[in-house]
Amino acid sequence: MTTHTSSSIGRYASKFVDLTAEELTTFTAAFKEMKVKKRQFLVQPNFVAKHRYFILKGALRAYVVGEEGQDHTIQLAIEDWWISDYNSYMFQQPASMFVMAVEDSLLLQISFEDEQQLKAASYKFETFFRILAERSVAFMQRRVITNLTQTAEQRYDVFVEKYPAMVNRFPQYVIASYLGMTTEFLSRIRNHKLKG
Amino acid sequence: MTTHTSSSIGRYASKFVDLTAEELTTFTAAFKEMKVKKRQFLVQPNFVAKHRYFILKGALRAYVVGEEGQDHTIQLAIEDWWISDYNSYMFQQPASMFVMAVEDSLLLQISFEDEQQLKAASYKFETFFRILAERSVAFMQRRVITNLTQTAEQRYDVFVEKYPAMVNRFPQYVIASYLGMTTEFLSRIRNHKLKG
DNA sequence: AAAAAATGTTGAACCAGTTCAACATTTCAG
DNA sequence: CTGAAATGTTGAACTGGTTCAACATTTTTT
Repeated sequence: MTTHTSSSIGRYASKFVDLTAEELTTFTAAFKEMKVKKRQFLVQPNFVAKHRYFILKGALRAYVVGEEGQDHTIQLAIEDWWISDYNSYMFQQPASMFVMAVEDSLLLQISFEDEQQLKAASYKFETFFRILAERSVAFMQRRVITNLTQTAEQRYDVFVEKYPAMVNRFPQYVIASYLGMTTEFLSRIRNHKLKG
Repeated sequence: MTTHTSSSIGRYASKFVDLTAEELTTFTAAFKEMKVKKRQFLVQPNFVAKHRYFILKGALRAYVVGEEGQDHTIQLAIEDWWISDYNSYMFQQPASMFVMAVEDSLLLQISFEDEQQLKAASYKFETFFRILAERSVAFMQRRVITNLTQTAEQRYDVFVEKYPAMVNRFPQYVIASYLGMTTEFLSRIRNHKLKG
C-alpha cells in the first residue's frame, strides 16, 4: 500500500522534476495517506488550513458561503488535483473557505511545516512547488478571463469540454456555483440543449 | 542609473529572500531597464510573451478583447507590481492578451530564458520566483472569490479600499472592465455615492 | 421497504446590470 | 491655442440571469 501511495505522488512529481530514488523516498515520506467520508470537512472558515491535499481517489470542493447563505464554489478537484484554501495555507492565516469531500475519498496530505522542510531540504523540491504554483497562476488567469468574457451558457460549454470527467461527479448545484450561476439557470441551460 | 535600478529590484527581492552582494549583482543583471510611452504595447495576442515586467515607474494594464470588441481588463499594475500574460509567458505559448502602458513608464524586463537561467543558477532565485508565484495564486483566489460573491457596487468599494493608489491612475472604463461591469454602470455607482 | 434528505425542474415575476444614443468634459498633439 | 481624440455622464428601454415557490426525482438512511 505504501508502495502504491509512493508511486502515485512520486509519479506525479516526476512529471515536473527529475528525482533520484533517495529524493523520491524523502518526498513521498512527507505525505500521509488519509481517508475521508462524503461530506466530511477538511478546512473550515476561521481555522488555519494546516494542510494541502493531493487526491488519489475521490472528489472534493472548496467553497465560501456568502452573506445570504449561498454557496460559491472556488475550486473543484478529482484524482491528481490538489486542493486547499491557498490563501490560508500559504500565509497560515484563518481560512474563509470550506473544503469538503463530495465523495468518499483517499488523499495524501502534507502539512505546511513539512512542505517548508521539503523546500528547504532540496533545490528540486523547491522547483517542484514553484512549478505547481506557476501552473495554478496560469489556470486561475484562464478562469478569470472566462468569467469576465463568457455568458453563462458559454462558461458551461467550456467547462464540459475541458473537464468532462468532472461533469458527472459533482451535483449540478455545485457546478452551477463554480460557474457563477444558479442551479435553476443551469438546469434550464441543460434542458434547453436537449431540445435545441 | 544602474545603481538606482539595481536597488529597486534588489530591495524588492530582498523582501523575500536573503541575498549576498554577489547574488544581488547576478540577479539585477538579468533585468534590463526599458522605457515605454503611453499606449505602447508590450504583449499582443498570438505572439509569445517573451518577458515579464517589473514596474519602476508608471502604470500598465493587461486585457483581452471579447468577441463583440469589448475590453476585459485582466490585470492592473503600478510601481512594484509585475505584469505579463502569464499563461503565455510561463508556457511560452501564444498570448491572448494585450499588455499596454497606461502612462509613460519605466520598467525592468526579464526574458523567459534569463529567468530560467536564474532559477537554474541558484536555489535562492528559485525560491524567490516560487514565492512570487504563490503570492499570485493567493491574490487571484481572492479575486475569484470577490467576483463570485460581491455585487458591482461592493466590488468597486473593495477595490477603492484595497487599492486607493490605483483609482486615480486608470481611466474609469479600465477600472470598470477590471471589475466586470460597464463604464456607464460604474459612472452611476460613483455619482450615486456623491448624493447618498 | 419506507421515510427522510438531497438534488433537480418548471413557471412567472422580478431586478441588477447592459445597451444604445446623445451629449458633456477633459486631455493632448500640433 | 485650437481642434480632435479620449473619457465620462445621463436617460430610457431592455435582457440575462435571479428569486421564490411548488413539485418531481434520486439517493441515503434506517
